[in-house]
Amino acid sequence: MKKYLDKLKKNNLKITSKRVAILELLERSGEALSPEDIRNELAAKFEKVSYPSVYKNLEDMSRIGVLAKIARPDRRLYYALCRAREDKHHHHIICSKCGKVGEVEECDLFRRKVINGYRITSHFLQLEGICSDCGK
Amino acid sequence: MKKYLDKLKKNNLKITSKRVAILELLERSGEALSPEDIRNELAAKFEKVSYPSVYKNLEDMSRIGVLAKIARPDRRLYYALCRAREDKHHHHIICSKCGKVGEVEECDLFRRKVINGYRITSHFLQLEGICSDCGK
DNA sequence: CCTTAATTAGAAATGATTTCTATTTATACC
DNA sequence: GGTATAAATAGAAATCATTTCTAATTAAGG
Ligand SMILES: [Mn+2]
Ligand SMILES: [Mn+2]
Ligand SMILES: [Zn+2]
Ligand SMILES: [Zn+2]
Repeated sequence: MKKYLDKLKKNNLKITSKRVAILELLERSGEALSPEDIRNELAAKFEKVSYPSVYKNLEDMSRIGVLAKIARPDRRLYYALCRAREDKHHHHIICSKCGKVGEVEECDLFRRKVINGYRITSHFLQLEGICSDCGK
Repeated sequence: MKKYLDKLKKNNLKITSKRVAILELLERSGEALSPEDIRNELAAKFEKVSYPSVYKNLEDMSRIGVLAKIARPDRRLYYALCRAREDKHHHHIICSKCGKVGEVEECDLFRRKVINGYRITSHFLQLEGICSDCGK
């Protein structure tokens, strides 16, 4: 947890009770959650939680790399805690049964400069599968 | 073009004037277009074009692999003609300047069965870059 | 303790996408 | 070519996740 809070500070994001609660929730659950999921969970802990601030917090924290944006077939927003070493290129896999998110370091694309005549500026890889718990 | 129409038939999608026009437009342009882009273009050719049928056609034709769904940062829907051999695993790259879409066959992930304990069921890779024309 | 800018809640707006229904059309079969 | 059938379509309306706006609150640094 300290690791994440330090990163907030380093990026001039204040340590607010809402942000801490979001990080704790995502750490505890291990799953990718929607803004709505998160607001509902926080509603149990706080008297008031607004959607705009949940949305903004999730967006801000994913922008600085503390959270990862997870793409799902319903095209809604999902966020998970990003647990990998920040300097190691990686992507994420989500379990389609339970939503648990794992880190995937098997990607060499960041080495490639040009593919099919295009100079690559970015790439996004999202995997889906069945985690070891759900696969038993 | 015949290749695409055959694939429609094979999948029990009727050859309608709107579908042919969408395919011709995407083939001519080479870019990923939004449903709105496409409706606007078709509006010049047909007296009436409804959004629901544009949306449904794009979705149906991408479901059978004639079109490719392209992910962009604005999270809206975009579609492009899929030009690769249908039996060859591949992904797509879009030029962030002009929107032109290219086929990318450099992906070995379909060989991997398990990563980080997850049994992989699907993966989505979307690249972005600068095409050879725009890079001059 | 003060100052200041960031954060937040609440209410309202937004707009891309979907749903619904009646009409039209492509296609298979005779 | 004519007919039957299911698919495709237009139009209007609804949906609803996300964003915008504004005034009040709060974290952090001096
Ligand atoms: Mn990560
Ligand atoms: Mn393709
Ligand atoms: Zn990568
Ligand atoms: Zn692949």
